[in-house]
Parts: sequence; structure tokens; C-alpha cells
Amino acid sequence: MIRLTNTLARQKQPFEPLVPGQIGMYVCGVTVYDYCHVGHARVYVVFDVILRALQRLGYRVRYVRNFTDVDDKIIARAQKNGESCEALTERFIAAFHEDMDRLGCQRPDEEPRVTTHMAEIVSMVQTIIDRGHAYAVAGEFGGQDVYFSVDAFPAYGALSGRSQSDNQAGASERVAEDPRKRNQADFALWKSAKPGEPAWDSPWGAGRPGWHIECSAMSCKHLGPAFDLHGGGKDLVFPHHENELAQSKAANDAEFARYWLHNGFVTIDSEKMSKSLGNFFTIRDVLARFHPQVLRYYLLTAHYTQPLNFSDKALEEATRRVLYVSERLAQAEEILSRSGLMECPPCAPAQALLDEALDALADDFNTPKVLAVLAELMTLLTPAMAKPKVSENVATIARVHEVVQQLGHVLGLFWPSPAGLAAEIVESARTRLFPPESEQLAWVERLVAERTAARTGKDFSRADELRQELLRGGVEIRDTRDGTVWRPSLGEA
RNA sequence: GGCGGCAUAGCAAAGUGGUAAUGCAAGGGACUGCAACUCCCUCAUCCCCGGUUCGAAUCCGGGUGCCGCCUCCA
Repeated sequence: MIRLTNTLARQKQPFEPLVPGQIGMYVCGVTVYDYCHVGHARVYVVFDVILRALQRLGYRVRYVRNFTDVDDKIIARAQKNGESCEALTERFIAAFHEDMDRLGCQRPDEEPRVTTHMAEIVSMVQTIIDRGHAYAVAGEFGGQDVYFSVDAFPAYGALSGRSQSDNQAGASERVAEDPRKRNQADFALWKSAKPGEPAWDSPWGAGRPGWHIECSAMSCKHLGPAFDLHGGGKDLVFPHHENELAQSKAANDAEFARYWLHNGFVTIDSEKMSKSLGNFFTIRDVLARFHPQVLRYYLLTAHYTQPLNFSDKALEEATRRVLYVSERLAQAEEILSRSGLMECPPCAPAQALLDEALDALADDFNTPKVLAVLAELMTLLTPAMAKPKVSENVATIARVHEVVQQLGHVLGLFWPSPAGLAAEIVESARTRLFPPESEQLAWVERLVAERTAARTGKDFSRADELRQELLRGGVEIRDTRDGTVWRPSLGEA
């Protein structure tokens, strides 16, 4: 039994899909005019885990996520860059895909674009007019604007929990009143074209869709007039999702989305990370310094509905954690490959922890709880790995490894292999901080060699001095049977 | 002004009526030439006040603080 926080119901409730075993999920995508920041990364990582969790719990999920490729900001940016809107949006769609691939997010089944769904959009606007929920007025440069009439839709406000009068006081003074609107809360379904802007033909003249209608039209086309899950960031609840809901129901008389999931913001110093505040880091900025799976792990350390504060410290902690688990799994794999164990007999404690983790996922996708279970699984490994020749222990290691890999798959972590990931994390930091042929690298190698010489000569005080110096320079030393190895410090305490 | 969310150890974060998961940090110990890695142990009564209850971090009322939405926003 899955339970989830439904914004529409304002509470956590049991989830029942329209069709048993099958789920339709629509998540609002990005407006493609710039690189995505960590706030975007959170939405898509969160919904990727939700997708994977639903799949793991036995559902077939049809996942749809749109691209908004017609918009004021796109037009403005394209003009500023002196390029076409198409060139701009293609570029940032490619960049988005690249970011998502690096973060390990599965591609949705459909990624509809506004520009390829004009017929559906126009048709839906017409239907809404025909049903008396919208009206056309004269546009600024000829043609007509079409507005949705909130007064003709009594249920307006159901999702965000506001009455129509709520929106007036205080807020309206910030927006110039439009005398053509019957109610100032009415919003555009179709905007007549301004000179020089991209436009499409319609019964109301050349123009383009309002922001909200695209999602109504595209979700309807790809998931039908009623479907299960609709998601996005909390900032979309009002007005975007409220308007989508009103339009869709006005057009189709169907239930539209039954459960609405909204994730909390990524914050910086407790303030929302956003373009307008300028306090954002792009995904690329962050991935230049931290491994994608480290960012992904960090994004799952808080429950998706809660705010998540962004900081280097948090990313550094995530780095240590992901590296620790990867290395332990890699060790386990070594032991297993040497043992020649073919079967994987059951291990009650590991099974219990797996069940606990799956229950946590079913309970509103509680990833922090899953990570806690993961930690407990790792401690289960300790006594077994201390005596890796005992066959009972090998069985435990095999089972725990298997369970952790399963959880890793749901979380999208520890791929392509634990050993591979651990190496990537260390090597990428090494290459970044101590590039080949660099002075820094030469410095490290010189001091390491000096220290080895000192140790060989039993000059331990000199050796310790050198280690301290390396540590101050961001290098950790480790003496092994095969000699001394070093790695960059991965974030200090 | 309207609507909504949150407040748990030094930090982060689960927990929605039965006597506080987990991670990081910190302290102690094992290991080590010394370290690192790893392992073991220790470390909170849950913003304040009042109420309901045999029993509340968890429910209700009242405060205080922080944040968000109401304009583009993930």
C-alpha cells in the first residue's frame, strides 16, 4: 500500500491508481532558455526516484515530462543572443538531457514540446470557449486574446486552497489591472501575436498559447483526460497547477490529475534558490566540483516535501558517504569473486532491512529513511567481512551486497559499479585538484617520495612532518602493504 | 493583507499517541612506527505556555521564530 502527500487533499493518503498496476505520471518540465540549477535537479531527481520506486513496487508507469519551448523569456533571450528561438531551445534541451543523464535520471516515455502540440492546444482552447469557460477579447496588435473565466468555474482554487477573494488584497496592487478581463484573476489561454514574435494560426488570429494550457493539452494527449500523478515544484501550485486543473476540467469534465505531488525548494541560507534572486548554482557548476551521484545522494537526504539547504559542507558529507558505501561494496565484491559462491542463501536481517526500506519508499517516498536503512545494512557487513573465509559470512556478504544493490538501483546510486564509482569520485577529484603535469602534482609526488625515503631510513619525525604538510595541502596519505598511496582530501570536517 | 509550511542533539535529518532512526562532527578505545582507512563505545526528551489522555516530539488552543505562495519561477 502506497501512501503519498496529495496537495489536493492537503494530507497524506492511500494511493489507488485508476487502472490497477498502471500509473500515468506527468511532471512539469523546464522552460528551455538557460542552464538548469540545483533546484531543477531536485525536482527531476526526486521524480526519478518516485518513478523507480513505483516500478520497484510493481507498477507499470507511463512518465511524461514536457519542454516549454515557447515563452516570453525564450523570445527575449533569443533576441538578445541574436539567434532563433529554435536554435536556443534545441541547445538547452540538449544541455538538459546531458545534465539529467549525468544525474542518472531515466528518460520519460514522452517529452512533448509546446511547438509540436499547437493543434491540441488550439482545440482545447476552443472547447473551453464552447463550454462557456473562456472568452476572447481584442488583442493589442490585432487578433484576439483568450482568457479563462474563473467566475465560470466555481471550483477554482481547490488545489491551492484560496478563495478568489483571497487573491485580491495586497497582491493586485502589484499588477496593472486589465480592463478587458472580466475578473482580474482570469488568465490567458491564448495570446495574440506581437510584431516579431513567433506565432501560430488560430481561430483568434496569429498568436501563441498561454503558459498553463500547454500542460493541460499535452497531458491529455499523452495520458488522457484523467490520470494518476501530477508533479512539480511547490512554486507551481499556484497559479500554474491551479490553472491547469481548472482548464482541464472545464475542457474535459474529467477528473484530471488525481494526486498532486509537490517537492520543496532547494535553499541557500534558508532562502529559496531561484533565478530571480540570483542565488543559484547551475547543475554544471556543481558537477564541476562534485560527482553527479554525490549531488544525487545529497538531494535525497531530506524528504522531498521538505526544504533542502544547499552548502559545500552538505556536498562534502555526501561525498564521504557515497565513497564509503561504494568502497565497502567494492570490497564485498572482491571477497565474493574470490569465494566462488554461486548461490545466495537468505539472510534474515538483510531481508528485514530490505523490507523496511521498501516500506519507507511506499510511505510517501521516504528517502532519508532508506538512507538510514542503508547505513544499517553496511554495519551488517562489518562482522562478516572481518572473517571472509567463513562460508556463513560469505553468504551474509552476498545477501547484503545484493540488497544494497537493489536499493541503489531504486535510488539511482552506485553505478556503473561500486568500484567504478569509487574510482571515479577519487580520480575526478585528483584530476581537478592535481592535474597531470601540474606543479601541484609534482609537489605531491616529491613530498610523498621524500616521506617514503624518510620512512625507509626510520626518520619518522621527518616522515610525520611531511604528512602534515601534505595534509595542509589537501592530500591524504595512506601506507599500505604495496606502498604509500595518496588521494585528495574529500572535504574537510 | 490573504493562504500555506516548518521549528527534533554542535550540524543534517527520520519519526504523526506508548517512554527519540540514521549520517557528519566531537570525546574515548582497537588497529598503526605515527597516521589514514576500518571497527567498537559515548553523546537529545523533541521552540514556549496551556489543554486532552493512563500515556504526546507526535492531538487541540494560544504564543514566538523562520520560510514559501499570492508576479516569472522547479
